[in-house]
Amino acid sequence: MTMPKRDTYTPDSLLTVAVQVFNERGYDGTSMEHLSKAAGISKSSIYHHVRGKEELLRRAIARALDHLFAILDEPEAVNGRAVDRLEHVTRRTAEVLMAELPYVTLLLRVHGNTDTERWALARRREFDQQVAALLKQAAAEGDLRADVDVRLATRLLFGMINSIVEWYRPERGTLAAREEVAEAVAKMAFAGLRV
Amino acid sequence: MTMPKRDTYTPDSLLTVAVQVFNERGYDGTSMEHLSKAAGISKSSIYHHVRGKEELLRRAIARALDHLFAILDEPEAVNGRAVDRLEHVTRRTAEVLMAELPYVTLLLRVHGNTDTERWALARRREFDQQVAALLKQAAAEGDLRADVDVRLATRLLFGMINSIVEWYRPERGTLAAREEVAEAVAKMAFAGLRV
DNA sequence: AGGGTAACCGAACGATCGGTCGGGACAAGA
DNA sequence: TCTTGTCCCGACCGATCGTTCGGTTACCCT
Repeated sequence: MTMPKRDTYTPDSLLTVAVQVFNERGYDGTSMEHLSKAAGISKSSIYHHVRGKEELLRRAIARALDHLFAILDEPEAVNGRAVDRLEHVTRRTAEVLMAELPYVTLLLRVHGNTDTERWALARRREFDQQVAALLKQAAAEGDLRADVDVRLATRLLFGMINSIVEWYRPERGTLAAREEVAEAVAKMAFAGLRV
Repeated sequence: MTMPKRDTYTPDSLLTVAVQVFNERGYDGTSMEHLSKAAGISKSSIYHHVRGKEELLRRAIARALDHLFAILDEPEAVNGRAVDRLEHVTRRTAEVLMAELPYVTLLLRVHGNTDTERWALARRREFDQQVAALLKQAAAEGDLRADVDVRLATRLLFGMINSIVEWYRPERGTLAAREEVAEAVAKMAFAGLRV
């Protein structure tokens, strides 16, 4: 353990506060004044720790993306039948989404108004396409029901997973609770998708 | 038919433009300047047709909510077994979501920063709860699989439906295309949910 | 022809936006 | 004790925000 000494802000601890406010009010709806109130320091002090509002967004989004892409490198996502790899990615994506909730929420709500936001959208598309490829392969291997279009199924699957950010609140956010939700997601999705 | 004479703006035709820009840039990320450029009239002219930015949001959200609540009054949503009524509501919600895409999209992205937005959130919760009640009844009647929590299933179902706004684009938006997507949604959801 | 009004405009309003600036308080190292 | 650097502040910047205002068209009705 390294943490509990600080009573002053670090870029990361400030990010924790900022991301929370961003999610409550929306990024565009959040002013530096809002952030300063929430952090308990003056507006100008924020600039001692980070370059500005957009850097906070960039840091948050980068963190979310790092966690998501790491899933695709896990052994269970690389080895085995495509359908099993897909189910693993589904479950793990749901888990990461809950573990990194505020960061992923921010990522999922980006509009593309600035360079940072467009970069976020591009990286998200990358991730989606890699999962879509997995789903396509699973379909080609005959492990998915044939009467649902692959692209449509991909989108609905992600829709279901990503919607977790709309209601999941990690109040008593134990690992077990997250695994339970991820299990339900995988069950509902694949009981409908599997042959 | 009454319409096709106007080459000037009405509150409704202006709303069409505004809602599109709101969805591209986000409501908070859209300035009246943006709207005036998109509408091709000056910023001040907008105030000739509507009271202001927030009225545009209120009109858009009201339209979305009207269409959604109308579903619950349809005969197929009132009569019959709960599970069948639920499937009807699911299918119709998906259809309405596509038919009224920009308006519903706006509704689903509200944050609660103003009175108008908080009103929107409250009405949304009403709708969700009515559907949740339907799902609960279907479960009580033994028509839904028992190994998925009812509240969780409701949320995932809505998550799947609502995620349509993230990717559906009504370019060749015929009624048939919409029915096809709604059919896929219902199939995926209920092939996983039904006993 | 003339009066009324719907539709529009440029200019400007006070407020707030994200960000800058110079400096004060305080602790550590010399 | 005197620096040095971290952390923070109030005051302020130009730009942009949503909105208002006074006025100019252009068309309809008589």
